[in-house]
Amino acid sequence: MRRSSAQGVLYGQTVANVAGIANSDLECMDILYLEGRVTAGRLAEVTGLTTGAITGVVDRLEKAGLVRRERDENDRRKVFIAVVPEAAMKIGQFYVPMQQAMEKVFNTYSDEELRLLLRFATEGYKGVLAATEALKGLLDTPPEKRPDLKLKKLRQP
Amino acid sequence: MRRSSAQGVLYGQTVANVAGIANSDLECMDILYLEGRVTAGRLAEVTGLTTGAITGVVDRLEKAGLVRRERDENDRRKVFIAVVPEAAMKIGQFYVPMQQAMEKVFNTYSDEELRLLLRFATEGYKGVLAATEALKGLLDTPPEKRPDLKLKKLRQP
DNA sequence: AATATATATCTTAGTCACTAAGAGAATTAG
DNA sequence: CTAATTCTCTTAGTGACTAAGATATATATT
Repeated sequence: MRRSSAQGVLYGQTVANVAGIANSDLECMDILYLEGRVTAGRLAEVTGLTTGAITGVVDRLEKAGLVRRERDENDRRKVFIAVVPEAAMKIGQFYVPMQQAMEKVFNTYSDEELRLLLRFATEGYKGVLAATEALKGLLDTPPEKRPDLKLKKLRQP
Repeated sequence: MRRSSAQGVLYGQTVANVAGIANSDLECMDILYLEGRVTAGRLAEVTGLTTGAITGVVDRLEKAGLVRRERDENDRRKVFIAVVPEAAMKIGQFYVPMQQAMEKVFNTYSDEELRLLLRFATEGYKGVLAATEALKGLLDTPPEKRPDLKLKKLRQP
C-alpha cells in the first residue's frame, strides 16, 4: 500500500507537470473536486500550507482559468474558491488511465468483496486520521517524556 | 482511498518537518527503507527528480547522518546510498502512531479477509503501475489523436 | 591500443514555490 | 464604539528544484 501511495504521488506529479501547474496546485484542485467550494483558509488547513502560499496557489489556478474566487456575501472577509468545471475537465482527462486501471482491478471482485474493501477504505481513513492526531500528541510531548515506542520491522519483500 | 492517500502525504510532511529534513529527503529514506541499498540514479528514477536534485538530497541526508555514500568497487561511477540504521530509527519513531493505528484496523479482520486485502493491495499496486504506463502513452500521443476519454463523475460523499 | 561513445554522478546558475511576519479589511465582543 | 478576533493578502527572504554541462569511469569500435 505504501508503494501504491508513492506511485500515486508520482502519477500526480506527472499530471501536474503536463497540465503546466505546480504540484500543490493540483492537490488543491483535488481537494476542490472532493469537497466542492471551499474557502482559502480551509485549503490552507487541508494542505498544510500557510495562507500566504494558498494565495499564490489560487492566483496561479485563477490565471489558468481553473478556479474562480468568489467573495462570501455574508462574511466579506472570506473568499470561496470554486472550480470552473469545463476547464477542470481538461485536467480530469489525465486521470482516466488511473480510473480505468482501478476499475479493471475492482471488476475482479464480487459485490461482497467490494463491500469489504469499502469498509477497509473507510476504516483505514479513520485510522490515518487517528494516526495524525496521535502524531500531534507525540510532538506536544517533550522527547524525554515520550513512551518508548518501538517501531516494528517490516519484512523485506 | 484518495483521502487516505492525501492524509498520508500530510502525515509524511509533518514527520519531515519535525525531523528537520525536506519532504523529498524523507521520501528517499522511505525508498531506501523499502528497497535497501540503492544507487543515486535509481533514487532519481523512483522519485522522479533529476540526478542533480538527488545529489542535494543525499548531501543533506548524509550531513544529517541518516545515510552513507558507498562507491561501488566494481563500477566506480556508481554511488550506493545506504541508510545508517541507528540514525534512521529516530525518524522511524514518528511512524509508530501510523503503524499502531493501522494495526488496530487490521486486527478487526479475519485471516481470510486479510488475504483478500493483501491481494487487493498487490493488484492495486500493479494497477497504479499500469496507469502510469498508460499515462505516459497518452502523453506521447498528440492531443488531437487521443481517444476521447470520458472521466467518470464520482459520487460526492 | 587508442579513440569514441556511453553511463553515472556532481556542479553551477537561475527559477519558483514556500515560510514568517505583518498589513489591511471585515466581523464579533466588551 | 473601541478593542480584539478572524480571514486573506503582501512582502522579503530562503531553499529545493531544473537544465545544461563538467567530470570521471566504463564499454565499444577501429
